[in-house]
Amino acid sequence: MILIDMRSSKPLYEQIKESIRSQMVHGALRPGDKLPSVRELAQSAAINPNTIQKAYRDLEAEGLIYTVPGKGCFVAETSANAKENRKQELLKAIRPLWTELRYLGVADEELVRHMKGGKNDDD
Amino acid sequence: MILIDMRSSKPLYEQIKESIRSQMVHGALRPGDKLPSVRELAQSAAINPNTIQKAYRDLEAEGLIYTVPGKGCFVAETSANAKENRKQELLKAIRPLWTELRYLGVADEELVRHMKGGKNDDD
Amino acid sequence: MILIDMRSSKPLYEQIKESIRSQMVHGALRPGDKLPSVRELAQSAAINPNTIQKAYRDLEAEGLIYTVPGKGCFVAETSANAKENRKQELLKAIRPLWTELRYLGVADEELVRHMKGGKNDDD
Amino acid sequence: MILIDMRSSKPLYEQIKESIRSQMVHGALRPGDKLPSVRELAQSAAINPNTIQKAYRDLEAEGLIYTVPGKGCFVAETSANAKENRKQELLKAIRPLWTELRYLGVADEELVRHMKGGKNDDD
DNA sequence: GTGGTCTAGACCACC
DNA sequence: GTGGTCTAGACCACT
Repeated sequence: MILIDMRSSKPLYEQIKESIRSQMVHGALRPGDKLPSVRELAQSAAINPNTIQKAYRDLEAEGLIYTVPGKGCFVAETSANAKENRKQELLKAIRPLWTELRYLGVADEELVRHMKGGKNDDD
Repeated sequence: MILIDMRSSKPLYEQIKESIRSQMVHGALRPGDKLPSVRELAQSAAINPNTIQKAYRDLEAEGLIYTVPGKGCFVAETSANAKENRKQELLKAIRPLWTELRYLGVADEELVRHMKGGKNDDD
Repeated sequence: MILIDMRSSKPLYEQIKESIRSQMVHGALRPGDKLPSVRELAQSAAINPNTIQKAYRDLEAEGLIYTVPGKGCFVAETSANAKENRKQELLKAIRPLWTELRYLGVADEELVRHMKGGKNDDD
Repeated sequence: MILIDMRSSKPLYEQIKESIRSQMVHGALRPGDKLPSVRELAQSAAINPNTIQKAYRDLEAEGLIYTVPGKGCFVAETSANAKENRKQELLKAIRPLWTELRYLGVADEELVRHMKGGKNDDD
């Protein structure tokens, strides 16, 4: 299931990508699983099929899913390579935020503690 | 001094805002300090004055600077309010990244350790 | 419909903002309603699109409308927060005027009575 | 004594005019009283004499003060005419604010009650 | 000199 | 089609 926030400034296809990535990360989608078809997902989420297409295309370019023409899209084996790339990307993104929080007087332990509770609000 | 990356996908005025915010956070800009004039900064950074003004206008709306027409723009006292807003914003942004890192197998302590070293690559 | 007074000293974008705020307050614009597109309104009011966009942008910053890129601008749910802010703003603006009226010999009841009739001339 | 807020968006000469008008209204300045000289006021308030000049010139045009060349500026008799003009001006300005407050759910009595307390923050 | 407003017109991303 | 960004250049009010 994919939750979309129409009022977010984040592009729809980015929200879709993140939603799928998130499901893969949490284990709701496992290697070999079939993703919903473009038309199916488009209808259930009331989104233009072109937008879904773009999300799937991007994910395939990242190596996270693969397409079998006439069959559908499937979750790819997560290569150690892709995992490491993603990890570096996240670390790079998290550092400046962390730095500014420190300057705002948030101690590392407080931050860690804060991260252990609360729900995961995206954008 | 403000460094602009013309190749970044991030809007110019966002880069300007971040650059100024960063200088305020690191103490290079202190409450009461005068910011470079719109025209001056525009010329030195080879950017259209309107773009600078948009950045300044945004920062004023956030309560980080104040503007005296005919005089210039000045760094505001950092109100507890603005600080708290910014902190919440940062926490909200950092949480999903952290969550995904956990699922990628990065323990909290490892992350903290990682954050204590390394340089601060933006964007 | 938006009425603009080109001869007023008030900035165009302020007039636009007030006009929209007024329509929201009187119920002509309700939460979820779509505002005229930037280009459309610009043409119908013979105003530069940038000026309209500035007005919309301000209103969004105030939390009165929200914008979906590629779709349009929509009236937001009036958050209690935004309402309270506006109320404080109005009270702050009304107080000095009231005070001066008192000193000019206008009793509170007379003022109240006066406010119950008469048409609402802006600016 | 004149209090100036350098950070206000209101022009200095407007603040000066209001300050003087306020003192006249409160009785601190009475018909025939001599106003501080341009130079004197400029120095004591650390303001450019030109700005004071403009404020005095405006007030004279409104009939609130009169100038005796070589002598100074003096508070004029408040003609019933000027008083009535000012009153109408204030009423016209106060009405739209009041109307919007009503729509925000502020009852007339609540407003009156609110106006009986609190200090008089300008701008 | 300063910032504030406005116009005109361009290009982009997204839907 | 939509809004978002950016440039270029003009005029104004204020100091």
